[in-house]
Amino acid sequence: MEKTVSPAIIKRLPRYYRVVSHLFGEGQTKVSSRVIAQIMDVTASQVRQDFCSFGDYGQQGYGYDVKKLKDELANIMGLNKPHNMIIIGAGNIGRAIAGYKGFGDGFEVTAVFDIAPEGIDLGKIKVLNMSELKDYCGKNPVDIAVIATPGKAAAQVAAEVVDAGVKNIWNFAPTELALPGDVLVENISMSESLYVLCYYMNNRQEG
Amino acid sequence: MEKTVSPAIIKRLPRYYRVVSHLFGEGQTKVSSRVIAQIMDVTASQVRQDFCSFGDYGQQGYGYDVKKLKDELANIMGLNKPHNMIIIGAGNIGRAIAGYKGFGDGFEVTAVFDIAPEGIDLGKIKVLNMSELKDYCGKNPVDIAVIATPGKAAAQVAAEVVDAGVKNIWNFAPTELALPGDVLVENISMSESLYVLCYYMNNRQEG
DNA sequence: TAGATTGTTAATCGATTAACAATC
DNA sequence: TAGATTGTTAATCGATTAACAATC
Repeated sequence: MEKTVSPAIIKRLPRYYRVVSHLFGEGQTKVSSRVIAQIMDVTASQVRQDFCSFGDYGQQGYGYDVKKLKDELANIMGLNKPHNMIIIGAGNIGRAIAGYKGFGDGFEVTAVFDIAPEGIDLGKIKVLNMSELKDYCGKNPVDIAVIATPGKAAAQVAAEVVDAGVKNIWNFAPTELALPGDVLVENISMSESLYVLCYYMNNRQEG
Repeated sequence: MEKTVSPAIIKRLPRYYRVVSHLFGEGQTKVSSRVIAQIMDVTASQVRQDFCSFGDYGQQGYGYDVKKLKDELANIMGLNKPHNMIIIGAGNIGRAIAGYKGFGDGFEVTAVFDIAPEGIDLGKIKVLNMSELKDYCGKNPVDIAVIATPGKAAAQVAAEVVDAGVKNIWNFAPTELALPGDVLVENISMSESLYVLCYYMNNRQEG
């Protein structure tokens, strides 16, 4: 039905959502593409193009209704639906994700798995042994598995998670995961981000 | 001297570095653009283009020397130079970054700042009160400040860090920072990454 | 109405891929 | 040498920006 939307646009959606949510929180009721563009340091033309690829959310001569725009953006990304997450790896990063409050209401971490779960207390969140992973996934809905293990373990863990039936992986480990085509993988890498900063630091004023 | 390199290429450098480092660790001595491309799921043409924008690192008919390529990539990003980092915010994320071992030898976290540092123990890393930030930055070299505060505090904290003379910011807070043009900011957002995954989950097989 | 701002087409710009001569 | 693979140009593709008619 709708034509497929380019990856470049998809990557901007969360930023739009954040900015529009902020405006909503401030009590703004309408906003123009020009204002959004200023905040985000992009062109107004791009803002309109991007929104247009999903539908007609604005009103000529007026702008965009902030609440409607926020809701539409949430809808596009599915943020209104509930998402059950499990985390593999109860190290620093795994615990930081488990404790993070900023994802929004729809996201719930239901369990954390580790090879040595003994003595780890994460309050309401169950901490289980890796050996219980497949059984757990068979008995509970798991929308997203977060891989927060060391790089060496990631490939093996990803395979286990896929074997347990999970179709969506959020990968914090610094490894290229080779998985079946029907499994979605989104990588997030602290090192990569830091190295990009380093590049720009070290190549500030060429010549 | 050298023409400026496109942002698209810069973002791929850390992945190249990781893959080539992995091959080096495996004892490989040479590698072709075709093999790198297969591992990373890109085209060999792109790999050669990217490397060529920095110089002639390969040898026709042979390929690339793994050790040389790894060293060149590290050089381009400045990973061989030491980098002193401070972290603002000793919450889950700040502590996870402080404890992360995967950045490489050149990166050292020298201090963590928090509005309530009492009782937080990070081993060798000093945990100081925010009020000591400016004084600390005056007396110690600080290459990178990591912002790991809640979103609400980020803008204020960023201003303080810049005021203290730091020129490079690695921002984990979900906020658009408006800072002077000579300050480099690299954003990394867990929510944005998760939301992109969500989008693809919720728009799997249209039509 | 007059002014403002969207939605959308067309033009520009940049990034990716294909192709192949150079050369090891 | 013959085979392989880079370095690099040219062609294609995709993403961004400019411009303006539509319309509130």
